[in-house]
Amino acid sequence: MAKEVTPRSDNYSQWYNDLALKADLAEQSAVRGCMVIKPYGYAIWEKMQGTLDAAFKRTGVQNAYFPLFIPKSFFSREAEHVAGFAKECAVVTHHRLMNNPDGKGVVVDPEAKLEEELIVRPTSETIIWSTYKNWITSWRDLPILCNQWCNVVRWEMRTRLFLRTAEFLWQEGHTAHATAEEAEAKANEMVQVYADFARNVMALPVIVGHKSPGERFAGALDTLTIEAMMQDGKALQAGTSHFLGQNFAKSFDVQFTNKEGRQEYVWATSWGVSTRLMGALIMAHGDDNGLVLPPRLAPIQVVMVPIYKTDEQRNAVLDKMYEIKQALEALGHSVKVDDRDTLRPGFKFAEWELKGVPVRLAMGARDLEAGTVEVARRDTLTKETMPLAGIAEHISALLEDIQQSIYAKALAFRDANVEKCDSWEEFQQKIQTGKFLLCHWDGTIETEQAIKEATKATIRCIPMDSYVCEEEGRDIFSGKPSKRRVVFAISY
RNA sequence: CGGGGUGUGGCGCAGUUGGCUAGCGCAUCUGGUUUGGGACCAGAGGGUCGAAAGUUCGAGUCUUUUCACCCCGACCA
Repeated sequence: MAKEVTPRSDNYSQWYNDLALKADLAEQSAVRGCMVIKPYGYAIWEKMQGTLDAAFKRTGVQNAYFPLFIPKSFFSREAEHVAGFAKECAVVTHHRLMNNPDGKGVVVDPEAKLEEELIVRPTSETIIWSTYKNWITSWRDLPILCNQWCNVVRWEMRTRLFLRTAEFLWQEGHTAHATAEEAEAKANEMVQVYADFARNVMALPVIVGHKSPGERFAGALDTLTIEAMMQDGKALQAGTSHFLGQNFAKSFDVQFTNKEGRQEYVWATSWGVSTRLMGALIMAHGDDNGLVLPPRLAPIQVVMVPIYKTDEQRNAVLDKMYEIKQALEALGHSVKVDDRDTLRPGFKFAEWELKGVPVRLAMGARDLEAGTVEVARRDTLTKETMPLAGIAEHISALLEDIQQSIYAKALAFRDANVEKCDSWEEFQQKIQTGKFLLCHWDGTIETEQAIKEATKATIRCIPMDSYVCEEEGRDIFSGKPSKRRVVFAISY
């Protein structure tokens, strides 16, 4: 494991992939571009789900479920929307198989062709809005605040574990409102929910901001985003929230009678985060020893490794450990005693480090005699020997400290790699070295695209809460006047 | 779809200009010794070399065809 891979080396993607596999999070499936999420990886995802779901519910959102299949015709209603997804859709054309007439295997029964093809959802706006049409007639029916946890399929050309897979898990919220103001407020509220989650639970510093027109969601009037910096300096879009205006309401003819008795189209939002967050977690905090989990997201917060020579010692150590476990559980922590007796302690240390467990306790005959325990923290890889008295409270505080430290470290890294840039020459060079560059932009999609073609860098966002810089200046590329700086970066 | 690469036990690889019984590391199984940072020793099991056809006394190795996967692009809210 002493492999020479620093987070910013050329081998970053190799490091990432190895880590995802070795930490037992996921593996490539036999199906092209798809991924198997293994129990340990899924446990982390479940933690994310649970925390987000509770936050959604606090904002009045309810869960629902809509079909996986969407009739093709639904897609043709919103022109911009279909243009954004048409190239990556899986299409169901038949509904039956038959034995191959030549006796080998099975073939698609040509008789079973569907009259109208079904699209496997790449996102659910269309099916949800065709459903909302039936739910909404009066202003009294609004707002509708639904979320669904589901899978979606996007037939991407190139895939990477968690970051871009052909099928992925996510949540998509879809709301309908009587006024534009209310919908915009909702889109804002939800991006804030994401930002809070990223910062406080994932220990991931994110920049909240608006997407530029060129990066906006297909069919949206405004897209809000949380953008995170990975350890190679590239940007990762970790979540988005869209103000859809009346586009979908008009396409699917969803009108309501307002208080004045007039017909009006409803206003919409949609917002989502996906298993891509797992990728963000790996790339933001992982090191050469493996995953580093923030305590609030760790399925196991504390692991205990007994050290012994004889059965007698083993029993004595384990007894003590179960005692500590109970005390920690009483404080609300999740604890695992690694009592596997076929593996040596050193192996277990390495394994739990790989899996990112925040705190490890080791205890052997020496400790038993002295009334101590060895406490190791994953984020700094430091160890110290502590007295057993008051250990549970100490660990509890330590977990909180680790949570804060991981965030602080990621924040310091990001701040060190965000710079203002006013020279196009400098921009072209610096952007390739893994920086977020704060630059003036003239606001046109033409300039945005020209920069993208020249450097692959995109406008990650027009920041709202950090790195906000409202000042007069000249566009980095075109030289035209600009009123503010935006964030440019190479992204995943 | 363009450029490059790889297919050999579960995983990772070696296999010279064709040559005899296809090898190594990891993993697995058995026995023993170990256990405070990924244990050691001894033994065992497991592959017909991506697939098909061809050349040859003889093919993992040469030829042709084909399939699959990976990387770089194109693509990607």
